[in-house]
Amino acid sequence: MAKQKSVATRESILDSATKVFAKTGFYRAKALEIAQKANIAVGTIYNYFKSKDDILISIFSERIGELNRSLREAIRKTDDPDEKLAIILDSTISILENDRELAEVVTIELRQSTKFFSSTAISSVIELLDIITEVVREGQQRGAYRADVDARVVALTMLGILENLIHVWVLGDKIPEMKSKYDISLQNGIDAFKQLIKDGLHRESE
Amino acid sequence: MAKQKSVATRESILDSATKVFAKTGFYRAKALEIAQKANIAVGTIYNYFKSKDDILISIFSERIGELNRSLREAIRKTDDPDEKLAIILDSTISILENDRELAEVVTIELRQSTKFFSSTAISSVIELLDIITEVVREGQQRGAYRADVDARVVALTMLGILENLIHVWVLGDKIPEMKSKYDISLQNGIDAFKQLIKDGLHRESE
Amino acid sequence: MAKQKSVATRESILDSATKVFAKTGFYRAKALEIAQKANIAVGTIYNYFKSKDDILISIFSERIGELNRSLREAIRKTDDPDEKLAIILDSTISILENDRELAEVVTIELRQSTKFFSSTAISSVIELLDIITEVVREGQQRGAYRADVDARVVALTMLGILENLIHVWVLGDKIPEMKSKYDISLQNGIDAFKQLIKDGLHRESE
Amino acid sequence: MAKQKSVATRESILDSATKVFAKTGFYRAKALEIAQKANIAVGTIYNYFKSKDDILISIFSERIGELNRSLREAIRKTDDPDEKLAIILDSTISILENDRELAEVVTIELRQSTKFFSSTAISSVIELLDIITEVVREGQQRGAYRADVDARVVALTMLGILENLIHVWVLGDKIPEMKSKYDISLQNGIDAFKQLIKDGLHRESE
DNA sequence: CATGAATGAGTCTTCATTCAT
DNA sequence: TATGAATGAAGACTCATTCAT
Repeated sequence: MAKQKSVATRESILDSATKVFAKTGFYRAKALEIAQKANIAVGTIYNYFKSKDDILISIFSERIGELNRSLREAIRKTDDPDEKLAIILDSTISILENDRELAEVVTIELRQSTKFFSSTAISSVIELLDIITEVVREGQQRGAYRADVDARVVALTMLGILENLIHVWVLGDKIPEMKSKYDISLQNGIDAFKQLIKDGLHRESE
Repeated sequence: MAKQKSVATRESILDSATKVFAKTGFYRAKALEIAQKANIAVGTIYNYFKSKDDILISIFSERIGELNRSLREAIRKTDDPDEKLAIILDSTISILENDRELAEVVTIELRQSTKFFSSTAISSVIELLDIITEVVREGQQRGAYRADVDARVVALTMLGILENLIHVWVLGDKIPEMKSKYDISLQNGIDAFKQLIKDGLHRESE
Repeated sequence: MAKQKSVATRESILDSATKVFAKTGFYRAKALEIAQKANIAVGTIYNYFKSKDDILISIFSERIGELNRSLREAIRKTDDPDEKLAIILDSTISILENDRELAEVVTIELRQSTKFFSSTAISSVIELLDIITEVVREGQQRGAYRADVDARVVALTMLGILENLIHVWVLGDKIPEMKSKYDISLQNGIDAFKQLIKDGLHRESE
Repeated sequence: MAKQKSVATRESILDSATKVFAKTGFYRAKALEIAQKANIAVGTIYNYFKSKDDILISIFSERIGELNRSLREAIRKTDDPDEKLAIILDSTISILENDRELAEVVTIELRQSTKFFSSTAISSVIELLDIITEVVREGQQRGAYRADVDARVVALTMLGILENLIHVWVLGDKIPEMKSKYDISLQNGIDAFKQLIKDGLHRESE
């Protein structure tokens, strides 16, 4: 039996591509550089992916897909909507905090991509939105959260703020002026976020 | 006279480029198409701009610069921080609501661009941040807003949410799944935003 | 006014391409070599032709188109079908005898091409067939030629033989074994061909 | 046994390649597709053939070689040159009529190939020419055929016409315009051919 | 200033072939 | 011998930019 198309190779291409996309942006990224960083020949990339586009899409759908799976798993451990939201928040931040390059690609390249690879690239994001929406809706049904707002709007807003938080964190390193004036620790952001949930979402706040 | 004609050409290039960037994204945008849409020859573009990059940077700095100027002008009319923030919010939304293509370019291309044209493209954004920060700081000094949060953090968060709001609105048209499930009117978003300021920022909310 | 896309450049690309196609065959022909032989940059080719395919198709349709036009013009000078056929024969041979590279491309590449560029590449060939068919049909109506054969079959056969004649002539140079054993002058071929018409086509031969 | 298995594999590669070459043309044919159609792995091809070129050459030399052998065998059964020529004609037509894909490859790819694989690919064709030449020469020596024409020229012409006949038949399916206007049955062609021999070659026709 | 033809560097992708298993 | 993953050379084509008119 001959060698199997290896999962390890596939992963190393995705990792390498994430780094290169983060460094140069998708359009400036060269297939050759991705291959070199992955210690393979250029042609090998095309045994695993149809095109450069396909690599980017795969990064989105697989990485965010993994996040979704781990989130679904993790929020099962509690029934408290607040705790669920905290888990979602903390897990997401923690994953991206430990993979800054992925954070960059997700916050910077994903927007561009929705323009062209829309449905494929976006479906895992929509799934993430669904997860959050569900939690909010549960909270509303339990009477914990105010019911006068659309759960989907809340979810969308939360994800937007979360994404923005990560984007600013990512930007810190890149824009000196940003860093000097507006460098905000992720922790600050998370706290503000939780405060927001508390202040803006809870029933008692009315 | 000769100069005025030039200004008009320059503007028509910026307008045309905004449309093309919105439609295809910056990297896929072709100089030829920009020229055609502006009813000029390709070469003419290069009498007004150094490069394609330069066009994009100019769109950012000039359009956002105009916004900044009009915001500074408008917020002078009142002393109330709440009103000032409302003016900032409404003006920004109103401008982009009437120029969807600019809205697209600002929410979708700007992020990518910060990676490469950082200081130039970002400086007008920073100026906008400064404007908001100043208003928040004033509110804090007047005792209207809670002083226990960093005004810059508040400004950054507000701009982030605002940008997110516009992005979602822009996305609506592009992603059917997004639209069907998560289409949120700009008005809804603005209201939520104002509520957020009220709930989360005001001293009384504690 | 700026330079016009020049007809001369277009022609020189077609000429250069004909040479390169003749030398290496269509598939091995390199855009760069075509450009160099035409003293232009590679990119310039693509200002005149959509693709390499397009160049080949253009060679066929334009060169054969020119032949068709000159044939139609020439056969108008006489009413005698025999003379008309002789004109067609002599003109075609004469043109290709003076442009061996075109002869090669027409006899060697045209077949392959019909597989992929069918209708476009073949339409000028069909027009040539139509011209011959018409002459034969006239001959039949005048009672000069036997009427018991389909004029189209005769035309097709004649063109086939003509093409074969030229192909063998072209082959002569390329295949030593062919040349040593089977090298046949074009003149011999033409004579045999005319004899064929006389023997096989004329009414009197029955 | 091991050897027989190999011969079968070799044959199945040749058959599969013939199909793929007929469908896509030699240059567009992919080794992978040939392998898949033959139910083997790509690498296996290279245990039987040196290269893709080698496969094509082998198709020519082996298939035409087989034809030659069977022709030599068949024409031994009679002494009449007319009958011999008829046998050659009928056998060739019959073989290719039953293997349209081989007919396509022979009429379409062979020309291209002579450009690069000349001696190898062409030698079996030359052998076929020799067979025909010999028959014609015999006819001339027996006084059956006119002696004032070069037997080699006659052979070459006959083969050319035969090839043309098959090519037109093959084209019929591919070019709608061709079919509608010029579709000629092989039988018609053969009859015309035999008539040609009779009219143009026989001594009595003078 | 306007024009648009010419330029040619730059890169993705293909695919015949190899070779370790 | 069979396998099929890996290889990497090769080349068509694009398009921002230039510059002669």
